[in-house]
Amino acid sequence: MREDRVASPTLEDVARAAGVSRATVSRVINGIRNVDPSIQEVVRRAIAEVGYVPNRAARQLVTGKTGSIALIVSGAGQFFARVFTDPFFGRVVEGISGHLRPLGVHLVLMLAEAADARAQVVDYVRQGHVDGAILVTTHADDPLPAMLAESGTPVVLFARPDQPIPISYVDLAHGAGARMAADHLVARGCERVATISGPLDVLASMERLSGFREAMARHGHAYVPSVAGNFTKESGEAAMTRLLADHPQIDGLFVANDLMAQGALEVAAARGLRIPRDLRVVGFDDSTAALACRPPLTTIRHPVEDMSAEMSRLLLAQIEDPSRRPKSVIFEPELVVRESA
Amino acid sequence: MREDRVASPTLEDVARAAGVSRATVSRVINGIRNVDPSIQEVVRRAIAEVGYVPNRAARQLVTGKTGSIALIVSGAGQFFARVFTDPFFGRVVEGISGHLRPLGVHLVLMLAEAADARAQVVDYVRQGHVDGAILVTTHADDPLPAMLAESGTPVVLFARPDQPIPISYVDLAHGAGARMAADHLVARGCERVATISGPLDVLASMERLSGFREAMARHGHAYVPSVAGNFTKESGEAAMTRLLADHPQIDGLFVANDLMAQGALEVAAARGLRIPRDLRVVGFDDSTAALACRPPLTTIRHPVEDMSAEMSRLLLAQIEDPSRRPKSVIFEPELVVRESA
DNA sequence: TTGAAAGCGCTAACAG
DNA sequence: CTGTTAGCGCTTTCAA
Repeated sequence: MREDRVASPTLEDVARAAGVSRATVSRVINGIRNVDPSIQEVVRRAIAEVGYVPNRAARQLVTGKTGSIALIVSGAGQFFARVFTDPFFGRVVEGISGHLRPLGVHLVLMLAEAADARAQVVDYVRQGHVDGAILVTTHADDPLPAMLAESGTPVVLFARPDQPIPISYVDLAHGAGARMAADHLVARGCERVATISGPLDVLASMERLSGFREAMARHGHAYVPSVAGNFTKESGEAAMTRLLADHPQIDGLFVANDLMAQGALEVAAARGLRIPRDLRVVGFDDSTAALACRPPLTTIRHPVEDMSAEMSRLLLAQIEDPSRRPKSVIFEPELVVRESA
Repeated sequence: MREDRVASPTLEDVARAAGVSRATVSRVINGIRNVDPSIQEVVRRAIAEVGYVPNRAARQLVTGKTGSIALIVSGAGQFFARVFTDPFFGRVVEGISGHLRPLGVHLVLMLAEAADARAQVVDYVRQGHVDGAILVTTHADDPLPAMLAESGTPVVLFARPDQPIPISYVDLAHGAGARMAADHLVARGCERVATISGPLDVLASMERLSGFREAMARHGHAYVPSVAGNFTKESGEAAMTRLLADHPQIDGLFVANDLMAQGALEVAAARGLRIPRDLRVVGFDDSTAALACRPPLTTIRHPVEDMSAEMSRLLLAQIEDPSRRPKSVIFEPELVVRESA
C-alpha cells in the first residue's frame, strides 16, 4: 500500500491499468480532445487507482515549460527583518498569486540578500526551474536586474530600473502622488510644511521628493525642509525627531511611506502635538500601516496589488512570446483622505 | 551572439567544442575524479566558452533529485499581512537559508493561505519540484501537515503537530520558558500578575499559558487573570486594554510573544503606567520587536534561527534516507533580562 | 581514463 | 480516435 512511494507510478503504469497506450493517457491528462469519452473515463479511473502524478522533470524536458514562476525579492542589510516587517511585500505576493493561482501557475518566492544568494538565485533561474521571474529590489545599485535580463529569462521588474536596461516594468507616477499630497496640505491651510523622504538613491524616493517640492513651489512655498529615512518605522521616528528639533513650528508633513509616517506620528504624539489640529500628516502607499496609525492616516494610494497582478500579466505574455519587446505600465496614485490631514 | 538564447547549449555542444564525449563533460561537471587534468581544463574552458548551464529537468529525470527544498508557510485569514509583518518568519528563513546556502541547496518559499493554495502547494511538491519541504503553520487545524506527510515527501515541521502524525519536527520547551517568566516576575516582587496569551487553539500558546499558571501556582498565586490575543501587535493592545479595565492593579505581566508585548506596552504608556516601576512586563521570543519596545523588553529567548537550521538538517537527512523514522528535537528557552522587568 | 549507449518519464508528430 | 515512435538533455553502466 505504501510501496508506490518507492517508485511512483508512471504513465506506463496507468496505460497498462487502463489497457490503452501511453499516448492516450497523456492526452486525457493534458485535456486534449479527440479521446473517446468512455476511454477517458477508464483512464481517469486508472489514474486515481494507481495514484499517478505526472513527473514534472520528464514533462519539462520535452515541453520546455515548468509551469511556475519566481518572485525574487532582492536587497541587503537587515534584509530578512525588513522584508518580514513591511506590509509592502505581502501586497506584492497577494497581487501576483491572486492572478497566477487561477491560471494554475505556481509561484515561488526567493530571497536574495547578499552576493552569494544572488548568484544562487540566478543559478536557479538559469537552470530552468522556472519559466520567468518577477523582481522586486529594495536597493538602488542592485546588479540582479541586469544579471537576470542578461540571462535571457523573461523578467519583469517592480519599478523602473536605475540603469536603463531592456526589461519590462510596472511603476507608479510617484511625482503625481506627491503633488496630490502637497495640494491637499496647502488646501487644508498648512503654512510651514516639511517632508520625510525615502532613501535618496532610490528613484521612487527622489520622484516623490522632487514632485512634492515642485508642487509646493508652485504654491509659493520656496523652502521645504526634508529629512531622509529608509522606509522603516524606526527611521520615521528618527527623522521626525530630527525634523522637530530643527523646525518645531511645522504644521504640515508629507512622509514618503506609511510606515515612516506611523513612526513620525508616534513621535509627534509623544511631543504632545495634536493631529491634525497642530500638525497635518500625509503618508504614502495606503498600506495596512495607514489604518494602524492614530489617527488613521491620510495617504496616497499605491495600488501595489494591481501593479503586481499586471507584472504577472506582462511576464506571462513575455514567456509566451519571448521576442516581445520590453513594456512599461505606469499606474496613477490617488488621494485617500482620513483623519490625519 | 545572442542566438544562444534561442536554444541554450547542451552537453553535446560543450563536448563538441572540447573535442571529447558527453560523458567526459558530465564527469568534470559533476566533479568525478578519473579525468585527466589537462582534459578537465579543456572542458572547463569549453563550458565557459559556450556559456553552458546544466538543464535541471534532464538531470533530475535521471538522478531523481532537484537540489532544492521548499519552505511552506501555511495559514489563513489576513495571511499575507500577517506573514509580512511578523519578524518571526524572517528568522525562520534566515535560519534555514543560512544552513542551506553553503550546501548549494536552493530554498524556495511558498505561501498557502487558503484551501486552493494548499492544494496547489501539495501539487507542486508531489510533482517533484523539490526534494522535500519544511512546513510552518500558523493555525491549529491545518490539514497541510497531514496532506504532505501522506504524500510521501520528506517533511519537517516547525512545532509539534496538533494531531499525532508521523512527521519530524522541531519545537521549543514552551512551558519551561513560561516558568522562567513567572519566576522572574515573582523574584522581582510582583504581587498581582496577569498574562496575555496567544490563541488558545495553538499548542504552543496553551503550553505557555499553562506553564505560566503552574509556576505562579507553585509560588502561591492561585489566580492569574488572562486574556487571549492572536500574536499580532494590535491584539496585544486590545488585550491590554481589556486587562487593565478588569484588573487595573496588576504589577506584573507575562505576554506570550514580543509583538503583543509591544502593543501592551504602548497601551500601558498611554495610561501613564511607568515601566517597570508600576508594571513589570516579560515577553516571549526575543525577536526584533523586543528591542523596539520602550523600554527594551525583558523576554524569553526562542532560538528560532537555530531551530530552523535544525529543521533543514533533519530534512536533508530524511531526503538522503527516506526510511528514516520521524525525529523530534526540542530546544530550551532562556531568560533575557532587559529593562521592562 | 575515456567513449558508446541505454534509458529516466513524458509529449508530439505521424501513421493507421 | 488511438497507437507507435522518436527524441528532450542528462547520468551511468559497460566496454574498450
